[in-house]
Amino acid sequence: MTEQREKGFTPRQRAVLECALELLVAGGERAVTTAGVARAASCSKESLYKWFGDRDGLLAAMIAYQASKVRTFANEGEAVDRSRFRARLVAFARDLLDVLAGDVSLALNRLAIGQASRDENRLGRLLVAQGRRRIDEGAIALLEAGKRHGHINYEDQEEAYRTFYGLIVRDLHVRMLLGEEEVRRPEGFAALAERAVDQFFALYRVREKERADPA
Amino acid sequence: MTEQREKGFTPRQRAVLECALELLVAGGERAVTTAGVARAASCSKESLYKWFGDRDGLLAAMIAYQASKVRTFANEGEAVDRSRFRARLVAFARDLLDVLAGDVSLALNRLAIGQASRDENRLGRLLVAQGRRRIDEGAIALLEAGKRHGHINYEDQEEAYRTFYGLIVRDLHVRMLLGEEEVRRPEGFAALAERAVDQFFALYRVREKERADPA
DNA sequence: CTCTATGCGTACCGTACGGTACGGTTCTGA
DNA sequence: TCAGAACCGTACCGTACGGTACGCATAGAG
Repeated sequence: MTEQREKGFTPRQRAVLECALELLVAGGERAVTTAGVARAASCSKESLYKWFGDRDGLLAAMIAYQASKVRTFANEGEAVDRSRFRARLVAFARDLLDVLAGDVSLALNRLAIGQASRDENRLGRLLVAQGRRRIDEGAIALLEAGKRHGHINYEDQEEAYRTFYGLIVRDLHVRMLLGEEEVRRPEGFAALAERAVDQFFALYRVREKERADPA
Repeated sequence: MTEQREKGFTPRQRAVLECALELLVAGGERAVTTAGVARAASCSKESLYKWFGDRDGLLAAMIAYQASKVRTFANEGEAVDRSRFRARLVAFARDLLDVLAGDVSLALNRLAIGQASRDENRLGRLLVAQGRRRIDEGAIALLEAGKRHGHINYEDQEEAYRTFYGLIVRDLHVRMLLGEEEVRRPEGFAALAERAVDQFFALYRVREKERADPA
């Protein structure tokens, strides 16, 4: 009992959750049956119910466990140099695309989206809170540093970040969620990241003089 | 039999599919049971199986039916005037957000995403083919007209459109799919559309002289 | 060695759902 | 008026799955 709340999950539980995630990736939500997880993980259904309460608890635990594995998006050190700051942005964009295109990420997002109409949206909120939040915070801190050093400029922090996100991801995430395999090409993500950062700089570069927008 | 393939669906079938869509919107995929649809639509299960083959056929028919209701994204007439072209872009952006935020659209996207690991992705491909394609085509034609009249400039048509899409939608679609109600505010969509179009013009405006990008 | 806790494996139960069959009713066309 | 098709309502079947109970093995504590 002590180590369950300290470190989140027992080693045995982590192994079981790992098996459950494999099943989810392989076959979607319908493949995650209590009997199936028990068989794959060589544990008893009784243990599953003891540890996670019920099937929904198991699904929630899978999300929490996966989130606990992802370490915070790297953001060590300040990027005073402009080219170095740009490299940071590109790295963030590439990491973001890699994460979103990952098997487990896609499977968990599909799971939460599929459950959106049930349980007052517990899984969706959990996924956003545990997964997206820390990505957002890392990126916003990065942008803030860039502004502080005069590399970019913006009024609304959140607004600038959302724009950056949109330039990077566009409709790729939804299309990947819908199963378009053609769009999951990690080898092309570097180019996408470069382009997105270029466009972001074009929109948020520092302007010596405010000048009227040609509209 | 004649009118089934001509107009897609019989009036009776359309009524049944309407009921099925209501169930889907209200309770998600799990709420669309053959017995439930039959009861809600006052038809027999036997008719359902006769018309749609099996449950998957019913789900596919729901997507096809909904797509058949949406008329092609308006694109009548050329927009020679610049301000008129801009208004067109804003209107497209607002329409896009409205569509994506619609109850039925969200429910169908959740359905297709939830089924992404099954049936070799039939529903997902159907949804993209029937729903997204005509939106994309309308927008691309619009951009092309804008380029022809010298309002914007780009090399890669598809690339420009995807950027426009990203500036409009950002991560709103996924967050709506995940059930974040706070983000479904049609009253704010007009402002989002305006901003996105401004940013799009900033990125793709015609430049009298090519000038080196400050990077 | 014994007692107890943990957990595995299996069997079991109730329900829900996909799919089928059948009787009865309405509508259509000759 | 009659034949046949379409269709509704209901009952039925088999299976799959969530959840529970029980028997047995193992391991650590006293």
